[in-house]
Amino acid sequence: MFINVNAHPGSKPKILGELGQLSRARVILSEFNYNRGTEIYGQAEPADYIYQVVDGAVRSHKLLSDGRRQIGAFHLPGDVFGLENGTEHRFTAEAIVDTTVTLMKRCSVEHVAESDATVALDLLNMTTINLQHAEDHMLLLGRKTSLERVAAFLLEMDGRLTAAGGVIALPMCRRDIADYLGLTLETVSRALSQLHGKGILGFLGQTQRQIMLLDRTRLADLDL
Amino acid sequence: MFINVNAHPGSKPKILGELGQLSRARVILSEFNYNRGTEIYGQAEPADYIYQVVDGAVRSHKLLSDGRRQIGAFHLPGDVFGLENGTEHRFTAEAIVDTTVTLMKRCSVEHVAESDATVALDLLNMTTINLQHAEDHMLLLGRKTSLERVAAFLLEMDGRLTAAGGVIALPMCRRDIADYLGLTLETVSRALSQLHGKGILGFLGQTQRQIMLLDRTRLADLDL
DNA sequence: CGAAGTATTGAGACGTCTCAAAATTAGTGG
DNA sequence: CCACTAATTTTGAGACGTCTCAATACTTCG
Repeated sequence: MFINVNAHPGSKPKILGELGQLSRARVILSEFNYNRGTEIYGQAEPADYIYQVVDGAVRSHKLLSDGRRQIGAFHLPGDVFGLENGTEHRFTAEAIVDTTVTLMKRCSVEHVAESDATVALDLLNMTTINLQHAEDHMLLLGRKTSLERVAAFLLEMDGRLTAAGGVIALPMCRRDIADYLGLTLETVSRALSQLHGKGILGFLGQTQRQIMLLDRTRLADLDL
Repeated sequence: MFINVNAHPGSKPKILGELGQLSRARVILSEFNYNRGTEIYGQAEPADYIYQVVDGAVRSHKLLSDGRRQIGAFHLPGDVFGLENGTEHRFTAEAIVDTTVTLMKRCSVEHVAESDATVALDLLNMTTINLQHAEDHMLLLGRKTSLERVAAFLLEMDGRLTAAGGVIALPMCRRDIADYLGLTLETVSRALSQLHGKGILGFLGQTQRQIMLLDRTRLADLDL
């Protein structure tokens, strides 16, 4: 049984991408909705499903015992997440806003992958994309200044949120951005103000998280 | 043609592990030596080979334009590195000390993986191990204090250098450790002194990098 | 033993964090 | 649609941790 991934209002063609490849391998896809703030899965829980964001946004994070949080990645429409090798999740995943995902049973995918090299290579591809992101993020977390981190973040979101004309509406709050960049929310706010003051960044209308990138070239200069 | 990976003095059984799996898939293995400080491959160079450390130690790093460096991982005997998905390397790899590696042509491995799901899953496994390490390291770089970072580093090395009784001989210098932990070498040195002062750490003999771990339990308490 | 490289230690500078208050935005019920 | 409240964001001032720069000590190697 197949559920057509594209039979979703507002979904984009590219969503068919990665999990779609797997669906051709006779694996069941189904859709699910999570309300804003809901946990999708917790760290150390058994990894029974693989997910792909259809609409909305998801954050994956790790916690230290005293509450310090590191967000490893934001998952936006089209992204595959929850791909683990062991039997349990290494992150907690939560819906940042109301979010729709497609999911498939991990065991069935793995079962197919054991005999079908194409599927196994698809999984390898998705994992490598995640690895590449993590590698770049280590450089950011280990060696970049707060301004460079925020600039890199804005450029990343500009590239992934596919909004027209350099206008991006961030789904996540300052605390999420801070925990993604290894900063405090105050420092993120100050960096944004600084970019605004330099004319690199503009804020649109009265809506909170609407940000207009005025000068991507100068932003890229900051993202060393 | 096979070169027996175990025909190496001092090599441990586990070295046969990962690349050994692939060797069974009729892929050519050969050995190579790199002198201390030598570059094995550079960032953005074509990724023609996959490597496994037989003896010695390797560091993988990224650079910012102004010279700031982030070491993403140390590769110790048994570790597979240089595994890329695209056609080029995402890190620069250098031998920290005189190092022996086995290597195999990437294209031949990939060719086999396209038809043999077992090999593809082996590659997936190795990539996932790297991903898992990167994910843990993001938490360290984003949210841990200098003392916690150094404690985590010592525990990691204690677990991987397979020396008996909590005694480890670090192959890398303070600067390497610092660039791995997102600190300066002075801060690393101060943290080590602090641990020494607390009696958690002892130094052995006159050799520079000989460190004796006295109290793994108390180290683990610091590694939140 | 001397020279070069590496590690330790100290003192002050700097960037980010903490704590606090004010401003803005979002959510809710009238 | 407005008023009210809660949540989020911005801004400020001072504290704190790590970095920078410099001097000393130690290790390695010829």
